[in-house]
Amino acid sequence: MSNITLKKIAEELKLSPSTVSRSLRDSHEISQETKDRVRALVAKLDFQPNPHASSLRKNKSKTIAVIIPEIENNFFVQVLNGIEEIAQKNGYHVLIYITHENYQREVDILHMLRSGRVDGIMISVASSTTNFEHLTAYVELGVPLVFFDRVCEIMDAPCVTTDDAQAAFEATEHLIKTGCSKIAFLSLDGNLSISSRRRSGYLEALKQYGLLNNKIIVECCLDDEATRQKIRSLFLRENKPDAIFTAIEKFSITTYEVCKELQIKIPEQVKMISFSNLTAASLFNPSLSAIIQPAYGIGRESADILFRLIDRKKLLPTQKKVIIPSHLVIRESSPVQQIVL
Amino acid sequence: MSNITLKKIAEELKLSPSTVSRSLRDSHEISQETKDRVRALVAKLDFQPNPHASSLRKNKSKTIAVIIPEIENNFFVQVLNGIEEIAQKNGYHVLIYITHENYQREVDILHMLRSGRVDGIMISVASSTTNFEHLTAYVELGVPLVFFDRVCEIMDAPCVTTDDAQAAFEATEHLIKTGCSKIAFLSLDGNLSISSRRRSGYLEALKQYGLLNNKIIVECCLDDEATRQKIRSLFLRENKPDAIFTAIEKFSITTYEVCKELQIKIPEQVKMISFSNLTAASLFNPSLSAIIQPAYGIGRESADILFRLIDRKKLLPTQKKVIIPSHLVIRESSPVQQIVL
DNA sequence: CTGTTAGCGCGTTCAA
DNA sequence: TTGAACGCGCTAACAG
Repeated sequence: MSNITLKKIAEELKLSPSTVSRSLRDSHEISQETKDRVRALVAKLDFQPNPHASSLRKNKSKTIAVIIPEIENNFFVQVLNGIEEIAQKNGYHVLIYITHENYQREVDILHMLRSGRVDGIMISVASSTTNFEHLTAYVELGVPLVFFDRVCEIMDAPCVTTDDAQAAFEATEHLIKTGCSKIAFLSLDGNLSISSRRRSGYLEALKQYGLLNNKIIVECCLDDEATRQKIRSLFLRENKPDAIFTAIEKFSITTYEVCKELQIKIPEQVKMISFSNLTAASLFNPSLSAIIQPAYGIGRESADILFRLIDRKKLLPTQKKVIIPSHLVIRESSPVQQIVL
Repeated sequence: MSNITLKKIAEELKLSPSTVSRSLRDSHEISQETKDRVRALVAKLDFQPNPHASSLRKNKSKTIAVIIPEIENNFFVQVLNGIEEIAQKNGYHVLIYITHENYQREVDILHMLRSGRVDGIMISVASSTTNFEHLTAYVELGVPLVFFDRVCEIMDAPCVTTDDAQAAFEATEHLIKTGCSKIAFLSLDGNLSISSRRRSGYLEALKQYGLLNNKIIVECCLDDEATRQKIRSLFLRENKPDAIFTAIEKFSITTYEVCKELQIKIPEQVKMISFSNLTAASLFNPSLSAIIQPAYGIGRESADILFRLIDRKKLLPTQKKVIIPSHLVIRESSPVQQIVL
């Protein structure tokens, strides 16, 4: 760390530290000439004010925390990209924390962040999170918090999501229209708002088409091998599904792998559709029909909201609960040519 | 932010702030009884010491910065995952900065980080970076810096990479052995060490097999459309390549797309191999032969080294320049069944 | 074993 | 328009 300080700059220029400080913040009570002198020396010495001293004094860290359940997931990566973009524009720094879907880790992080290390938090909760005390406790402190994607609706904090139920409905409806009647829905276990929204979209479509009795819901966890086993048994059971709708990108990859292993042909024997933000989904064999979530937009929008909160600006009424639509891209895994209805 | 302070805890317990401070740091000069009393109240009040005050005092931020050229790339995501893991184990926080391959942004970030905001930096340089003054200036400050993947070898800082030349050699050799003689190499433009290492591995293989005259090197940039156009013209030219070897994951996706568009069959008309850490590469049509880089390991190893530097521990001689091997996974895009040599 | 004192570097009074 | 003085909250040095 550089050990030039405001004080040294002041001594060098025979000014007081406060004058230098004010010059740097472009205070109107400093003469242009003094400002120029200060700026010249500051530039020459490549001086950067000590952020810890400044944070301590101002009680502002110019830093936000982003808490995500996993990172090897295109969705969260794209969200992060959006957040970083907006943070940078606002002169903010971004701390990243990964919970790995672990509730305890989430609790620990939120606890640790009560120290004033950050000016605000953006979080997508872990799938194992069922209790929200760690979040309410944090919000009660008065520090801004924004939820994205995996939100906690009972809390009084802004949420940015996509229209999960609607998207799931459309995907299911599409499968039904291409002739499927036994559609299995693979969801992440746990009590996530997002899972229940997607599930209800799926169920609603079944209901509208009188297929509710055929519902097949499989709850998978993070353990890849366990998921694989569940998918296998899905194909080996009496009443095989004729379509698979996965709520999580990762599960669609596992499903493809299992189909390969069991020599089940997509889409001939089973159709596939998934929530996925994988750009390469179009290159799969067969290319994967996908619900593409507006991840980048979700990141930007939630960051925007967070900075409004940090700046104590009023939120627009629409910013309390933002819903950005996903869009469905039909590809070979659920070909539209076969529409029979 | 919570406004409980050490001082208040001290008053409450009728102790001095320093005693409380020492108790929290488990100093041996504090009685067990006092420690217990302090800890009880601290737990009860959910007190977290102010990190800015602590950082200011100790001149330590317990934070590192990770600077990467792009985030929508599996390699960097996996590296980041490894880094976060080790950082967390060491009780460190991770700031993330994305340069988007922009040299100026990289300079600005390094300049900003001269303030003491972080205790160390891990960086993979932008492709447009040709001048390293911003990095040397930083290192001269005495703050630890570790390069990973895209390193700057002329600098006196640890580097963690994979065996790019060797991996590129093996991939090229594999293509040659499956009967290819006109192998095009698609690389990222710019002066990256990594690009030249991969290129030299490619060239070395051509040389060993007497194919140097057939070399086809295409330098692509970040602009997706421009890359697409370059790949198209590669296929439309007189002397078409019979294999494509891409140094960057993204280029392989574009190549697949162009092949689809031009109805060129992989592997019948052109074989493909790529540096790629995409788990879904095995699901491509055809599945993509890939050089898989030890991204997670690179992240962990470089973080380990950084923390050794931060703790002023001596590096093992092997830690100055760490090379973790990649491995080649042959799939349908360059089938081994066709080996003719 | 515990307390007192003195800053870390900056920004904000208040005074000139 | 500028300067002096104080304190943000914590920790290290020095006493006791």
